[in-house]
Amino acid sequence: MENELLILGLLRKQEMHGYQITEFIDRNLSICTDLKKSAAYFLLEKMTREGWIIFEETRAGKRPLKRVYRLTEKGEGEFQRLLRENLAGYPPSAFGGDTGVAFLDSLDANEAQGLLRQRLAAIQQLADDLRDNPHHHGPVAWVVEHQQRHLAAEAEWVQTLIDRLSNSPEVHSEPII
Amino acid sequence: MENELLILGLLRKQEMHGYQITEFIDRNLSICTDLKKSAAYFLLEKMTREGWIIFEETRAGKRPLKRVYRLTEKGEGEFQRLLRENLAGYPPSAFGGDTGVAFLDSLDANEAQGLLRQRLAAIQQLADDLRDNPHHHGPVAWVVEHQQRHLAAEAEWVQTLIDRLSNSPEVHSEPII
DNA sequence: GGGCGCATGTAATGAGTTACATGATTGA
DNA sequence: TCAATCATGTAACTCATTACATGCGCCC
Repeated sequence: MENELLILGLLRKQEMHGYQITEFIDRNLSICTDLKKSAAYFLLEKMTREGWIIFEETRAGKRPLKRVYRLTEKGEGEFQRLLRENLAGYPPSAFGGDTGVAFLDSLDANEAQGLLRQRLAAIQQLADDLRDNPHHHGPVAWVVEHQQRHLAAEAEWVQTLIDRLSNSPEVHSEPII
Repeated sequence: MENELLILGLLRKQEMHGYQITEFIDRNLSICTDLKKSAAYFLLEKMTREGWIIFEETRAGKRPLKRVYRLTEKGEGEFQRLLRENLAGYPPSAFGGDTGVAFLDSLDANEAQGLLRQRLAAIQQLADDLRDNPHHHGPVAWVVEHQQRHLAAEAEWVQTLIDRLSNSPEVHSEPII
């Protein structure tokens, strides 16, 4: 439901057409989501069917037809509901990268360290990208800050793992059952 | 691919049947994944088709037929490949909860604080659940530690947000374009 | 004239979820 | 005897992804 919330939230502040929404997300909100174009169009259609939004077709000059969307009253209600639901809850986050860590004992310590150093570099890269990003204002800046903190913590964590592999090269693997 | 990696990694240490795998994951690895039964069966079928694993049908007493799976050589190769790929990379993690935060300026500070306090409680709950969990050994313990650190950082972050809402009750919402 | 940006979509595919179906054994 | 556990699966559905299709305008 986060994607619905996102689109409703954007349309609520300003009516927009599909392309504009996806461009805006790509440019300014790629930190908190990676909504693809076709997914966005799909959701716009779905939410139109459900009566949360409506569109008006407009044509500027001879440019292609645009569908400019805005919230209905029902959509405003859904936004309010989804926003509260989102803020009050905490979707338990699983990290895909943990699966590999769970089997670290399958590799010798040296190779494991090399791989984790690559992971560390990938994290640093993301952190650097974030710093170069256009700066934001209001609550979106908080989201950026959240990501920054998270990436810093992840880097620290991976470094800890690397260090531990140095100190105890033998991670003995016991039978799991 | 994390789910494939997970199943390969488990089967590699010990041959198992489907039910056993899902039970094991439910009981011991619910921290790092939430693989559902039908998804697991689906993957076992797929991986069998691809020749990564094979099964032998056995029947203990008059209990229902069991399909006991183990890795093929190809499966071992895939495991090695997927493990290195997983460890070397860092899948950029988006937090669903950030979508709500991005629209915090739609609510008055008091209500927002109340909702975030509920989120905080949900995080604490997860942290408590984790502490009561069966204790793990080897690299899985590291994964648990990772989750613990993450949850602690998240709690701290949400508390920061709550504090900021106290100090500056007016988060002025500017036009986003 | 050619390539990029604007603007909308469809089709195929994949991955995962929920709910349902089946049937035997074990334990209270 | 009744419920829970063991054990496997199917079906329908949702959601998202990739790749493709279309066509005009604008700028160099």
